[in-house]
Formats: sequence, structure tokens, C-alpha cells
Amino acid sequence: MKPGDLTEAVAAVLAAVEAAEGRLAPKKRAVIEAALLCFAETGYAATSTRSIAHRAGVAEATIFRHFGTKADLLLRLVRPVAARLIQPGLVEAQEIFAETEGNLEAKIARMMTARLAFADRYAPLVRILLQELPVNPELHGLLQDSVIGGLIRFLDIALGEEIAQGRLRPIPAPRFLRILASMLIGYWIARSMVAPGEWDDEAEIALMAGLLARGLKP
Amino acid sequence: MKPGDLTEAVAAVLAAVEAAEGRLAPKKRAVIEAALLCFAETGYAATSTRSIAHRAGVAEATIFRHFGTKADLLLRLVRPVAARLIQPGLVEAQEIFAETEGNLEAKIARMMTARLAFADRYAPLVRILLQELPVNPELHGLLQDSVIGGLIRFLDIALGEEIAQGRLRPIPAPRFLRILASMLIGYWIARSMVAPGEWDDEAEIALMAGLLARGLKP
DNA sequence: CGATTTTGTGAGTAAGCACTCACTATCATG
DNA sequence: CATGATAGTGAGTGCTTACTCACAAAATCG
Repeated sequence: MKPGDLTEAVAAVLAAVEAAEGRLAPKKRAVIEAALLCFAETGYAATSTRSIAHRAGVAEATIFRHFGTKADLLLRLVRPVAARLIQPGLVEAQEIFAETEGNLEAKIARMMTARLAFADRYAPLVRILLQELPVNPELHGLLQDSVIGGLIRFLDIALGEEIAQGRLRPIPAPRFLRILASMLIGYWIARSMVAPGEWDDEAEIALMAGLLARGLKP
Repeated sequence: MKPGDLTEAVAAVLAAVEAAEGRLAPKKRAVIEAALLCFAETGYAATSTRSIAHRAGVAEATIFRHFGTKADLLLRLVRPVAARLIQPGLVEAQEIFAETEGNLEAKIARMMTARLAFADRYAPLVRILLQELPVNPELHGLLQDSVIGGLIRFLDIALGEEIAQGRLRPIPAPRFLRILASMLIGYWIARSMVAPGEWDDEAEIALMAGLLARGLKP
């Protein structure tokens, strides 16, 4: 799924919020949906509650009835998604990494493919995170705790095995993760924000995974 | 120079704007300085003209006397810097690449070192660009024209030579640039925004340059 | 069914926003 | 020194902002 088809992303975010907050009143659902898209398109600070209300077909007061403040609205979108979507998504990536037969390059490539599909599926949310992270320290901590920590713990073990078997030169997991993530996010931004068009995901991933695997051979 | 010491960055931006606009009235200088820092810290949309005026020790009307609108203020900060700083900086990087003796890895490493020092020197501006690029299409075009175009033209030639001499597998310049830039920007963000602290630039650059060079051997 | 809670809103409100304008002070220059 | 241009501002302007509140409709439930 390429970004542009947003219905699945919206549905998934709604499900995540519903799991955190209980059954959602209909207008509350509409607000979540509208806010997600507005924030992704315009950025948090430049989005007015009025425009969210208008897009949701709802009175402005309804937003504040359900979410209290605009800042809370953002957090209550992002937090459940981090907990319900990103973390299990990472577990899935870990399983792929552990189960894939073959060399390190194939493992990395499959992991990247899964992560890229994930970013496409939740494109509006990824966009919001990319935009708000530099100015919103609260999101900082959220990601650090729920995502990076667990991923590094897993990578520590997985990479340790590869190193022990002489297939990988010694490299700390955070460094490995940073470089992999940088390349992947850089590719995602190029493909879906800077120059949308025809991209050959398979070839690009093969290149990046090959770089990592061959470049890190002992 | 690590980010945090901003005096040089401010001075360089002032010089660039002065070159574009002629001698700057004292309060105009103060506005540029304050706006640069405010935008970098809080983001463009979340920064009020009032807060800029306050920080500059200037009446709010002075901002509009000199810059007309808030959007113009941003552009007239960024544009001259792109023209006067980034482009010559790239020429410098190209010279380093062309002149460095030794293998491809050493060339890439020296180029990366220069670009990293550059990003540190103009940290507030880099921060503004990173924050505003996703929501400001005008900056998009600015960067595309003044930076990426020229750099790709140069890389096309430089990489072509390496490929012809059998030191590099065939790779299109945009793809090479994207991967190099992703890793470098990712490192810069990690080091100066996510987890400031002790980082060994030399070792990190050696790792990234080594990855690229070894991973792209024929 | 009656009581209570939940959901939703129109009509505010005070503060903040980008921006204007009439006016003064400063300046270079003929 | 007179003159026109430039630099600077206090006091607004109308509009938008996030947010409140009294009140009504609907759903929930003993």
C-alpha cells in the first residue's frame, strides 16, 4: 500500500484510540479522523481547532468536550498508536529477522520491506511524528520509551549472534539501528514527500541492505 | 564547532542577508538575529511576531517595516543563506572530493566531515529547514534549485570517473547522494537533537564512509 | 418510566494574532 | 541649514485563536 490511500491508516488509528479510550462517540471518531489528516497536512501548530471541527462536520465545542485541549488531542492520537501499532509492528519485524533463512542481507532486506510497508500504511501518522518531533519534547520521550528501547534490546541479541558467528564485524546496536533507520527514513521521505512518482522499492531496498551487509562484513 | 555556540551562525546569516539586501539598519539586524533563533527553537508557525520583536528589543511594527510579512521574513532569512552559504559550501566539498588523494572511502569521509562542520556552524538554519520543509513547498523548490541540482551534476561526473576506473559499481548519482545525505543527516539529528552528548565524529564518519565505499565496490 | 449520565452545540469570551498607520527621530546630502 | 528619505514606534485594527458555558437532545439504566 502506497501512501495516498488513507482509509486504512485512518481505520487503524481509530481502532488504536478506541482500544485506549473505550467505545468512541460518533462525533469523537469524526474529530480524530479530521485531526489526523489536518495535522499531517499542515502541521500541528498551523492547524486550527476550527478547521478540524469544520472538516469533521462538528461544532468546535465538541472537540473540547472530548479532548479538553488541542495539545491533548495530539497526544491522544499519537500515544495509542505508538503503543498498539508501532510496538507490535516492531515485534513483527523482529520475527521476520529471526525467521528469515539465508544471509544477513536477506534478513535486513525483509525487515526493511516490512517497515516501509508499515510507514506507508500509517503515512499521516508518520508525517505528524516527523514534523512534531523537533519541537515537541513530549513525543521524544514517548518514542524513546515505546520504540527505540525495545528495538535496541532485540538488535543487541540478534547482532550479537551474527558477530559471534563471524558474519558481522562488531558494531553497537544503536549505531546499526541509527544507520539503518536513517537510510530507510531518508528513502521514505524522498519517495513519498520530496519526489513522489515511480520508485522501485525492491531495488532500493536491495541496495540499502546490500550496503549494510557487505559494508559490515568482518 | 559543535552546535550550541551560535554566535558564528548568527554572524554568517547576517552577512549573507546583508549581501542580498545591502547595509542593514541596526534594528533590522536585531530582527534577523531574533527571528533566526525563535524559528529554530519553536518552529515558524508557533513563533509570534510579538515574541520576535520582544527578543530583538524592537517594536513589532519594525518587523513589518523591514520585512512586510512574517512569511517574507522567513524567506529572506533562508534564501540568501542558500545562495551564499550552502552553494559555496558544496563547491568546497566538491573540491575536497576532487583533491583528496587516496581511495574513495577517504574522499567520502573528508566530504562528510566538511558537510558536518557546515551543519554545526549553521545549526539554527539547518533546524529551520528540517522543520519547515515538510509544510513549506516554497522552501522545497529553493533547495531543489540551489543545492541538489548542482550537487548531482557534480556527483555524476565524479562518480562516473570512479566507475570507469573500476573502483565503484554503477550507481546513479541521485541514489548515491540520497543515501549519503540520509546517513549524514540522520547522524546530525541523533547527535545534536535527539541525544546530545559525547559523540566520536571521526569514528562515526569512518563507519558511514566505509559502508558506502566497501558496500559499493564492484 | 423517571433519573442520571453522556453527547452535542450555539453563542459567547478574553487573549493573541499578523498587520496598519499616523507620526517622530535620525540621517545623508545638495 | 533646509530637504527628502530612511528608520523606528505606540497605539491601534479587525480577525482568529483556543477555550467556556448554559442548555438541549439522546442514550443508559434501575
